Amino acid sequence: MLNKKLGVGFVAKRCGVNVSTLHFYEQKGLIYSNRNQGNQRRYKPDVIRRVAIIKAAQKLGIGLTDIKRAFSVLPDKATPNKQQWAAMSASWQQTLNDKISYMQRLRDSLDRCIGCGCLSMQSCPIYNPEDILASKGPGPVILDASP
Amino acid sequence: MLNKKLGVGFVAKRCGVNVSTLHFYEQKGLIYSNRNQGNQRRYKPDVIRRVAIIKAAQKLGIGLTDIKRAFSVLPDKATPNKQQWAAMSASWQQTLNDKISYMQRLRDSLDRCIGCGCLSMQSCPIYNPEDILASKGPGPVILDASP
DNA sequence: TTAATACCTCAACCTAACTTGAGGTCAAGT
DNA sequence: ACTTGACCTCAAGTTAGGTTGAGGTATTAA
Repeated sequence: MLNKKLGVGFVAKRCGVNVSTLHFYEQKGLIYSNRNQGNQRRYKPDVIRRVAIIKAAQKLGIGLTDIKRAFSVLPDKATPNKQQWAAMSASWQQTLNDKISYMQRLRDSLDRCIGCGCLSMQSCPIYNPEDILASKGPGPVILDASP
Repeated sequence: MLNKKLGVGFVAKRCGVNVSTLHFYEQKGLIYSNRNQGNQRRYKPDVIRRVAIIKAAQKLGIGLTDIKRAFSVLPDKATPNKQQWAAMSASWQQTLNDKISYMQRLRDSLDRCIGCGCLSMQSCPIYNPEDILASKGPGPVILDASP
């Protein structure tokens, strides 16, 4: 039963993406397929996890090239085993934690900065940036606390 | 001293973006400028906060059109006051909280799904999706827990 | 067996968010 | 006065991530 169809239409529907998207991902080297006698794609089940992970990673703002890099720890032609998935997952965990704390910082900065009364334009570094310019040189801005 | 230069080059450097980006944002209606006698842009200081907020919002995956919508509560020609910034900020707070909890769910799902041993391919919904298909119909996938 | 789907490839098109370049003006230092 | 660097506009180019369409082949249900 593992060798059910897993044709491109089935996988697309199952993953909530278009057929053209699967073609596209394959062309980008993010997923792969075998072909049947009539040259139609037949996928191994792990493609579904790959697509799920691609879609999740994209919501974190991770681009396809980075996703591909992360996938590179997985075997190309065989279905990954548990250790291999776990290894890959570990790097996302780190990214996720970073993103989460970035957003928490951002939330707090927004609070502080909007609430601080600095619209008096007397002491806020946003309105009086010279100190910052002097000390840190030109560059990114106060809310931009991290990658 | 508030009426220092605030020319396009200064603001660009201060915000860590290119001059062309400021032109672009102005053309999209996200920021505005006055012109001096020689037709050169002169900004009010609040442009710096606007750009900072644009850049922060983009990290949340928010597009420029949505950012523009959020900015629409601010006065077009005058410098926003504290209440106006705070009103705008409130909507970001909600989005931020949503994003944060999405990521936390995602982190947990990843844990659970990679760690669950379902690569035995016996019981994992990813590998045996028929039940899901039957009960929920085709569509998005297990890791995709929310917007 | 035949009609309706489902697939195939390849090239072109699309939106978002910018960047680059050409051709010309403005402002600041010497 | 003059040169250098900052600005100006407008059009075209770029990257990411897909989507659409044309022209043709496979599979499947009746």
